[in-house]
Amino acid sequence: MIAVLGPTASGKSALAQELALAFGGEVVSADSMQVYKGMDIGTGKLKPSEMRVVHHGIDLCDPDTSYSAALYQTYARTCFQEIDARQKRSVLCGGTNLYVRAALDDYDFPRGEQVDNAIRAHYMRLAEEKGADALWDLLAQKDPQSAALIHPNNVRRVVRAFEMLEENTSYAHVHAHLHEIAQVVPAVFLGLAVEPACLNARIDKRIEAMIEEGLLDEVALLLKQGFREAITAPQAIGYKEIVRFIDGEITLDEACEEMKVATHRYAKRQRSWLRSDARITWLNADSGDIETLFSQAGALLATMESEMS
RNA sequence: GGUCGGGUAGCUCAGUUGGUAGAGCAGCGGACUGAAAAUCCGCGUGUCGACGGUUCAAGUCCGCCUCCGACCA
Repeated sequence: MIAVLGPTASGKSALAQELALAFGGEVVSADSMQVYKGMDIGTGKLKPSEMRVVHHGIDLCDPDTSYSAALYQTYARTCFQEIDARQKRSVLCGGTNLYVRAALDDYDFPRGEQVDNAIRAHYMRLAEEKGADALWDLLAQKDPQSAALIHPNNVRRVVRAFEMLEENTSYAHVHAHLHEIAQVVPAVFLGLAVEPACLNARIDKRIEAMIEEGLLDEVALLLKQGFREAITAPQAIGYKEIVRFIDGEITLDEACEEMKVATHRYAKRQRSWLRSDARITWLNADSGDIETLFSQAGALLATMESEMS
């Protein structure tokens, strides 16, 4: 198993596919937005014509349903087993780091209702009516340990803490063991590092290309299919901005600019998440050239394998 | 050429009766177990256009120069 990780636009998809091709593997995408059908251009999915190996983790559900890390965990592990059974190698292609962790590490999600549940809706409404602080105060009464770990403004996490109480566990309990979680799927971690200024320039170009490739039509089609009422999918960068443009709230230029800024920030969050993971071996991906990347990765994997034997 | 307005953070700008400067956005850093492309937390990064003057003290007042804009010639 090889895990290719890195911020958006670092060249993960291309490298993952190249490695799969070279080692007789299949790519498993770990991306919380590529799971939605019909969201292609804006999520940077490879076009069918560009796919030269089998890809998993894409188009798993309709945009009006909500996917989750727990669902992905089950899905990804099944993929790994099946790929193994075919005597092939899995190449995990990261993006959503929570999904990567859920797939490879011993994340134990408590059982309970799925994402769009009544408890969540109830507490979200409570937060809207009485305010974030009032909701946090309520949590502090019911579960002071968890409340102490969550900032009152972080309504989502406060709500999740209530859900966890319903599932007979607690945020605090889980949090206490967060940094002792073992890796359960053996893997080599490759990280693609790109100088932030360089990456941002690449992101800007990519966003302009998305518009040219027809992102507006893609969003318009999704809107006809009830995209607006969905919970998770419309939060995707590139989609929320284009919806606002279609609604006449902002100009196309403004939408474009907001997409760029949001993506720069997204890349920063990904960087910050990956930086602390000591398992990752970093490759310099400044050039954006797949040949260079592939030869670096190939050399690295060869030395790793000779060390192991 | 003349008159007026302006030149302060990467950008847009605020800055009281003179006391070495602060907002928004951008940016940077961080957290993260069932929405994670989400959510949340923290951080001002400065030759106040240049030079001279008045003053204990100048972003602020005066002079001169310069650049940008508008108007008048």
